[in-house]
Amino acid sequence: MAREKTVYFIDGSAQLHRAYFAIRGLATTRGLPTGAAYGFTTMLRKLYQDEQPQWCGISFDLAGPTFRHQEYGEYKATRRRMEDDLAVQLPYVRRICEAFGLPMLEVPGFEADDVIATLARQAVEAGYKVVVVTGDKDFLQLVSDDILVLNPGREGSGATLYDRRTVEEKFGVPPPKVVDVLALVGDAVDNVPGVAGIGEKGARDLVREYGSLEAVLDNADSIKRPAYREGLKAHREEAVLSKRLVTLRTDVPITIDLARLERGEPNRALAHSLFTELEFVNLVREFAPEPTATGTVHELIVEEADLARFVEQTRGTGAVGLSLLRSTREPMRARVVGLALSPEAGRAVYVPFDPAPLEAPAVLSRERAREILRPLLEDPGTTLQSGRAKVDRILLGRLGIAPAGLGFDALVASYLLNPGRRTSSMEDLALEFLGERPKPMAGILEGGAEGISLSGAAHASAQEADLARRLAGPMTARLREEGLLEIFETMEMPLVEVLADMERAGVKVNREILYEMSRDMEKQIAELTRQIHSLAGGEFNINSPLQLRDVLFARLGMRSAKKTAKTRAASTAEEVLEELAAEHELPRKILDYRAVQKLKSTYVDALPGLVNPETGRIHASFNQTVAATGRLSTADPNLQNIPIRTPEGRRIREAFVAERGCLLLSADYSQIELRVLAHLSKDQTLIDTFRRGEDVHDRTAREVFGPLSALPADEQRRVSKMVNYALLYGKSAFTLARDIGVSKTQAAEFIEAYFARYPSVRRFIDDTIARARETGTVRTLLGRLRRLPDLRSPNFQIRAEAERQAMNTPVQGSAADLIKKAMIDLHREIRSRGLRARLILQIHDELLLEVPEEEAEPARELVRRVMEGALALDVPLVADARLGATWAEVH
DNA sequence: CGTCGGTCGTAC
DNA sequence: GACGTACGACCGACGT
Repeated sequence: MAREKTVYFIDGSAQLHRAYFAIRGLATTRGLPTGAAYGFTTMLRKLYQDEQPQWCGISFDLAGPTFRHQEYGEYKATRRRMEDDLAVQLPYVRRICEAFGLPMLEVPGFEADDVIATLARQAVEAGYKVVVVTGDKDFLQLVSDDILVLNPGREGSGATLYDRRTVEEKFGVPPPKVVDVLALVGDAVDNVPGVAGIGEKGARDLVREYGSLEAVLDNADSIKRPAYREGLKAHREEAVLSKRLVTLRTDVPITIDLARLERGEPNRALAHSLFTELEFVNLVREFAPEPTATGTVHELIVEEADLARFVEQTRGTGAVGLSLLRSTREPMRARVVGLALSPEAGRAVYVPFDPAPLEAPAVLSRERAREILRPLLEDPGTTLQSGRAKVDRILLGRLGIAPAGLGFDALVASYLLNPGRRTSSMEDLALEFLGERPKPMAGILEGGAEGISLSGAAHASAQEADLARRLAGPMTARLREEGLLEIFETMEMPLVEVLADMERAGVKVNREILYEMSRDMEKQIAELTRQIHSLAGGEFNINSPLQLRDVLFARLGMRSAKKTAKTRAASTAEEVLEELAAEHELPRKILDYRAVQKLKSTYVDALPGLVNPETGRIHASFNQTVAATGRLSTADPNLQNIPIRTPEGRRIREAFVAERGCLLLSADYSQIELRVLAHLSKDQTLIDTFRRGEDVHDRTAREVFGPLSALPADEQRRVSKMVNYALLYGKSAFTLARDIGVSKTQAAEFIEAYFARYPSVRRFIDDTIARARETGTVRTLLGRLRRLPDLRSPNFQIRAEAERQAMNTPVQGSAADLIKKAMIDLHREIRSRGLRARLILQIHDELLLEVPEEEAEPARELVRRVMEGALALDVPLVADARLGATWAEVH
């Protein structure tokens, strides 16, 4: 088929409708629905790939009545006005066709079907074969030796190609008789009446027996089946009309222009910008420009005089792109291999500090380079534009330079614009904001530059400095458009410095304590393992949920009350084992084993390996661009989940200690999220509670249970506390019931009672979700934004999750804003007072500092004051601060 | 041998 | 099906 000269006609309207119904819920971050456009594009690409058409065209139904409406006023009357969601996508679909170089064939007053039928006839007359691409069965009437119909089929399943034989198989009649069958059956979608009581099978048999619709009608009296006979007599006119409606016209006033139908090359640039707008990420990648070297012109600087001249010329120009190349990933272990500076778009210099020995020209000494660069990098008037400002500050700091103007970090900017995004790289941003695809830098800038050639290093580093320089403009503009520039400039960028200093400071650990704990735990684990294997009647890997499942549920015949979320397998989670512990000794042992194993492997054994040999401290990485709500996270190690709830776990905190002559100072906000909730919801009762300094959980207990409740007071408080927090997370009665050990009905009653006493909280939650649904976004107190496109998902579960995120994010995110503000203020205060106290950790509502003993009391007062004064809310902020020798002591 | 998804568990 | 945000250990399937 493909070898002959074949023209492809695509029934655009049919394919678009199919795509619209096939892909629901897809939308851009701004809420523009894109499912139909996406599905349509996929279909088109697949068609191009599979069929490689030489000639092709597409036809869409135009708005406005056609001759069929004139013949029959009710034509397509049952069709709902085209769904808004689809209508807004039409202009994009037309642009997609344009980008693919696909000519559009349209004639006012005629449907796509007729235009295609007409052109198909003309193409055949001109000696071509024709393939009509459509899922619409009306077209099967055209099928002949020269015209085939291709139904592309869904994703995954194959396409169907109809020729005369397959049409006859499907309809029981040859193609020209298809209209007769369709006329009898009618078409509910287009509101073609047909003959009531006759279905596809009946219609087929009748047409086969009598030869045509007209013959069927003429012989109606002789038809045996009464329903058919009466139907045909009663609806004779409808049947005739139906045939006219379903018969495709081949006399539309249009003349085929085969030259115009010759397929052109897709316009990649057009396609790329269009797909970027529509956020079709994989297609953006596919249609990205070919990799370019970004055109960064770079020169190597190895002479003092050249570097001095460069610094002289660049100082005072206001901004410079910066990229540091380091030897290994961890900034506290890495050496600076070299650095690039970009004074203007498209140009950068690279200063090698440590080139591979063989290639080394005479290189500036590290000390000389540092002294020459210092006036530029420490100039408060020069904005340093970078892609990893925190790492830059750590590395430069270790080198003895205190960069002053770290004012733009492209990845931090990207995070603010889209905090839910998994990750983005400088390469991604170049594509998104500059429309370029830079040469992959293969991660060498994230460390591991060991063994990279001088020219490779220079290229990558220069390119990145140039990208940072050029991204600053468009990204800042986007931040401004989205109302995010202020939080970028006054919070996130200043915070970079604070985090860099915290990371550089690190925290001291007492390895001896950990080693001792490890030995103890080793013994416990050995003993538990022995007992478990004996109870199980054989050895197995206790760490494997798979093997454990087999032992518990197959070998020992227990029943799991829960299935795992993804695979629906029997769960061996704590909750399940806790229940099973009542009926068998083994589950309790497993729980004990897991508790010890978890502490040992995750903390006790892992922490010593993370101690930096040079500083003797642990320098966790603080990540500013991960958590979708605006919180920070820490990694290598994660210091935000060091155990505290069990006594065994708390012992681990004894290993976190202060430097000799210093104390640890821990300050934490009291009920920060509930205070934020009080402020955001303006609930008078809640505000009142905090203003009077009452215990919020006690108050809730009184309000919700009333004085007559039978439960003991402390139990009421416990339940109230859980209900308070449950609300923040959008917890259901189901999970609340499970957690506090009451019936689902009772849990629902608690929630009801809660809302009755705190009506503004309910209003706040409802309003937040309603507004989020409209805008597709939620914001925190300081305007941080989170996009939640899933709020429009047709999938209930996905939508419900997005709604919980919508109510939780303003609270969690505002609390994050508050403590970030406190950190920045505190850092500034400490510096301006010349104190030696330093921030070393942040755990969401807690700050940990290391302070010289003589500063202890003033530092404690300062921290408390700064944290409580971070922002003025409708309720007071309260922070408690404690001093001690270890982290366990201060908590 | 590395990658990645699944499960589980720790924190706020 | 049912609680928001993280990180990470371990297992086991899968691909090189």
